[in-house]
Amino acid sequence: MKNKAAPHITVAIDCIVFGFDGSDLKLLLVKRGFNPEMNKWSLMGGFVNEDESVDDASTRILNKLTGLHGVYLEQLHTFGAVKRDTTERTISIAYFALIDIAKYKQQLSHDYHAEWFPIKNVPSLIFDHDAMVEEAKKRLQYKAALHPIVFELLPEKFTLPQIQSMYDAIYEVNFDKRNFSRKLLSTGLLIKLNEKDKAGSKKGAFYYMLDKEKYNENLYKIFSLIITPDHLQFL
Amino acid sequence: MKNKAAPHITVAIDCIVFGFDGSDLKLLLVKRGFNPEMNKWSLMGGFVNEDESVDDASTRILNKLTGLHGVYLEQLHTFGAVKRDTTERTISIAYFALIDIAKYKQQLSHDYHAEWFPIKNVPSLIFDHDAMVEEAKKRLQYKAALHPIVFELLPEKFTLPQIQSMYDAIYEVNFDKRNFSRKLLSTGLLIKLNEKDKAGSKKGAFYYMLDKEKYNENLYKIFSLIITPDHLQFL
DNA sequence: TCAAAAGTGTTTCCTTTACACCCATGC
DNA sequence: GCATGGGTGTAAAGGAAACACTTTTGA
Repeated sequence: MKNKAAPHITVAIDCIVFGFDGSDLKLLLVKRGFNPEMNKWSLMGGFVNEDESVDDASTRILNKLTGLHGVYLEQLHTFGAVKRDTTERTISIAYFALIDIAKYKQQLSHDYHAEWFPIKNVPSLIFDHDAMVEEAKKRLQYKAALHPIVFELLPEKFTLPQIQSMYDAIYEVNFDKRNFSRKLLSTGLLIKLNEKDKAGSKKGAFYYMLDKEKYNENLYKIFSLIITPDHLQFL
Repeated sequence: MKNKAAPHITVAIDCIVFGFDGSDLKLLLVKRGFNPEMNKWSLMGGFVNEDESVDDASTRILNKLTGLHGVYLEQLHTFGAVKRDTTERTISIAYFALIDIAKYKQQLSHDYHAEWFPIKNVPSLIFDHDAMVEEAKKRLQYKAALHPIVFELLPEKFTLPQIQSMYDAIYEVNFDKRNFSRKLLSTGLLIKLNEKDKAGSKKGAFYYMLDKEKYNENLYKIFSLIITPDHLQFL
């Protein structure tokens, strides 16, 4: 029971920031500007202050890096091995964030030497940050299978090829585009616009946007259509 | 970045302990023996020591309550509101455990005034422990839909009516027993024994046990059979 | 002999999957 | 005019859901 002496421990936050640029899924990393492990890549982090909740701390730290408000941010897991931080006993609460890369204000990143890395090509990170990233990838797969969080990664207008690239990247598969688009459109959640994105091809791909009313009603019923348990990577 | 002063915070563990007795899903609670909130029901908890990982701390605390080793224990979520504990700023890492109630050594509980409560009839708890329980119920639903963790709640030999009661309790539904047993047996994972449990009825229900070899091969492919996304309770 | 729970099959409908060709455009 | 990526339809098989009666046995 809680009647013994209570040790006090340093509590940190680390943020796994996913971004999507229309074709690739990426991870935002910062180059560490101090020792130990100076100049190595790491997740963006910081400490939890005594007068803020851990959720507030994660929001503050993410905002400091990206300058963005209203970013999707979810607690992932708390990493608490005794020697995970080489300097001092620190437990870290990892959060993962989903952002549309286009919204990211590049100038702010310079303070932290931040850089986007394709998820398939991430450098090795300090401490246990590699494990955090692995865990976050798995969580994103699970969560997106049943919840409409993937739209956090997309701009307001997006094309079917774009959204399929995103799913392909998250689940590391290649969906059949015929089956994929049929399923996605069968939700009735997407509105086709009279406008094309000509960046990806000569023919151009029609833009779609979310029907926000239907989206709020139907919500989750939708996403189980796309992903079946076979797509999840198990440990 | 992590170059400012690092505040030190009290870090606690709280355990949500689920048990199954053959017909009901239950929660193990302890009666608080000290102030504040003396004599109210709460989750079993304790502090993280400086020389142990948070996982080790949770195992230690659960063992202190149940006397059991090898219990299924999984980190749930870290609760970090500033005033969640009324005495001192404390963050709590919640873990949930699954145990077969029959294995629980009742005598040990007396130290902590522990008691099993049917999940449908849990008293209100101290601090934010109610929220922890809600979160744990949801997590159990998600996890069990895709992973073979439910057997942690069952004894080695169990009947089909028992395992169905367990699923009914976890998902708060009533599965059709014909469809349920067909699906479950179609996995080929269960071995029918020549022995009946006569406790539940006059006719008696055959015991089954897990085929551990096939279990280790097939693992997860199995569980997606039983639960579809419709069974999950969304927020 | 009755009450109470265990056990078992069939049909219908829907979902999933596999698969291949035409379209529009810029160069 | 050709190369590139965008867009569409169908058929066959498998899985999900709805549904009711018989069996066993203890009291």
